[in-house]
Amino acid sequence: MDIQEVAKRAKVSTATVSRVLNGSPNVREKTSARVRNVIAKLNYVPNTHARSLRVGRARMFGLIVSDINNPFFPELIDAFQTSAAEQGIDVIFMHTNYDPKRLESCMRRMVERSVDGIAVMTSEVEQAALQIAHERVPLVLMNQPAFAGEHRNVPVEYSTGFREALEHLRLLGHTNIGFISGPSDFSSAKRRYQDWATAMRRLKLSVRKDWVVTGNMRVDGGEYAMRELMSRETCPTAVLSTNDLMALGALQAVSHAGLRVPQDISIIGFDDLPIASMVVPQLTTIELPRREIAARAFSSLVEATRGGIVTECDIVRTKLVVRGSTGLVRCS
Amino acid sequence: MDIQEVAKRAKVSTATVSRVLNGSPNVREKTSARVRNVIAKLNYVPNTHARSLRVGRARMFGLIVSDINNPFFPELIDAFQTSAAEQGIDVIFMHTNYDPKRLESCMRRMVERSVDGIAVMTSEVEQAALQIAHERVPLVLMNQPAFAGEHRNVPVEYSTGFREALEHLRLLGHTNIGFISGPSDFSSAKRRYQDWATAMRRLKLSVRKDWVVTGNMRVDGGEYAMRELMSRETCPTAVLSTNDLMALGALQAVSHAGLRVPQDISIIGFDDLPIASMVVPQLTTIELPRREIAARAFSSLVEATRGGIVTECDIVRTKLVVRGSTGLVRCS
DNA sequence: TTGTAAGCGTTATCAC
DNA sequence: GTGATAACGCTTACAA
Repeated sequence: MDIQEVAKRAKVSTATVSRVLNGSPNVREKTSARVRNVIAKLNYVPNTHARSLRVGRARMFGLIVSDINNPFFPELIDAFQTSAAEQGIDVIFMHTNYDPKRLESCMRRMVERSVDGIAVMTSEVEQAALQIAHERVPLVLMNQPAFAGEHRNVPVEYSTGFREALEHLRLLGHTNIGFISGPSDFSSAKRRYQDWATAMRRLKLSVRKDWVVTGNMRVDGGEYAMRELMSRETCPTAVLSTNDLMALGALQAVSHAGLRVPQDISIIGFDDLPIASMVVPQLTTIELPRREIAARAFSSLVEATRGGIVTECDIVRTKLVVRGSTGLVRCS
Repeated sequence: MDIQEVAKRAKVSTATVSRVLNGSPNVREKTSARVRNVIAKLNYVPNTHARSLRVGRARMFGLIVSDINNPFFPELIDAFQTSAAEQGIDVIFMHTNYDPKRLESCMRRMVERSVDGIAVMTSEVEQAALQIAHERVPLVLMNQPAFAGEHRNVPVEYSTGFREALEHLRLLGHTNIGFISGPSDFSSAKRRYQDWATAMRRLKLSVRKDWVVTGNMRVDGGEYAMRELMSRETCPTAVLSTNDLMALGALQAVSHAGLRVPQDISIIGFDDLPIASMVVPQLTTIELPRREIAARAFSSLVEATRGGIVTECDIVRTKLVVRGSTGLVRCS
């Protein structure tokens, strides 16, 4: 069932069929109708490979994330795909499982499919892995200011969220505030810690080293970190976490210790994952607008395919979402 | 940078370059090395569209799910992609958002990309939407016995899980057992209800109509349903839910009512989503092995591309996972 | 072991 | 408005 077959049956040339397919105005309505009829009758579907080969563009974008099992990413993927679908662009999606080696092979496979652009929405990015795309396909990164100028980037700021969180806690009477940090070789985790510490100092709150514990970014890491914090001679009355997953672990640790959130300890997460509002108590957290990031990344790529120069997107801002895991400091 | 360029620089024909690219044994090692050298130097990447156009296969599968935001699906996608990647097959993935219309358009777009097979892992499937694939591309469905014979299918049984769950509850002393069902026009929800009811009767437990409440399959639906159950003159001491999301809602409802799980009410979910073990108390639930489903679906498609006939996969079994949301019935 | 050349199904250019 | 035809980049008989 190729275009020739359609042409023959409609008694026109393949060129005309192609024109109908692509909505060219230079076809008499009557001819067009006849062709569309045949197409419907034959249940004809054009071959995208032939099309892509000919026109040089695939109407397809690549999307690479760190880990689809991490609830941070599904919304990002969804939003990206939704934007793409609106423009008739398909998305081929892969994940690296946090492995830079895999990022490189993902990139290669996407270049082979000659995608028109690649969104690299991983938390970590290495220069080498990006090499393959060079001069071949536009790239957009998430929150990787280090590559500004070379590639497109969707910048994200954390400070607003932290400031709002700390002001919220102070209003509730908290001054002893701890932090569950992430591995320091994890650039986004590192930045979150720094921005938290900066926000603390701005509000004249003291950053105590023994109230900062590092976790592995997963639930069990948060549980471990919270246990550590609770074992200190004096325990903070409120704890912020680098991400929601560890905040959930913290919730568990508090519960296992026979204490209650927020009555005994207040906890604030980061990301605003869908689960944040599914647990008891619902998690107060700092929202990282993932759908917005995805939409910006997509627009940036579209702009790139139209030949725009590399520009920085508008910065994406974080903000506090108050739920049930924060409360008045306990009188002591 | 096409194959001609490589051929010219390596002083061979395009045929030889192609042979090297595809690992043909009929190339002298020395020639092959020279070609590989040039390929590396030019950073040459073959064009998959041209290749697919020529050979008629794309080394690409389609994967369609209901809703990537539903935590049921990410693992399914991951497992499917992992299997595919091992064989050098890319996956183009879409989701229908539970809309049969969208299923049809997803199918169409995948046929246009001439994928070699499509896995339709949605909870609902309509005949019409599948039409487009007919005679064009092999299909595998998830848990859709209605299409047996026509398309491949990965069958899933629920009864083992329900039997184990009810035996578990009975051992804890529960005989007053309620159920949070899903919309009855949702075929999998309907089957879960029926299989639960059957399991109840087998164990001589009575199915009370006023202890069965329908929810919308989301968290808020479970919360609503649980509130309803708690408002009955006598409330069941244990409740099973059609899925984990509604079980989480039930957890919230119990908590808001000032009662505790499992001391006052035991709750059992269905699916074993990753979140099931992230909440407090951790959710006792019936595991639906999603990775296994994905792996079977993938193998089935591979078999199909090799020209196998339509066969039924082995049945995938459910089983109980005991965690913290079930406990001894309260003495009354 | 290597080269030549046809053709996969489109679209775009140029005629008419 | 419509038709003929040459690419697009690759694989694969078939020839050498």
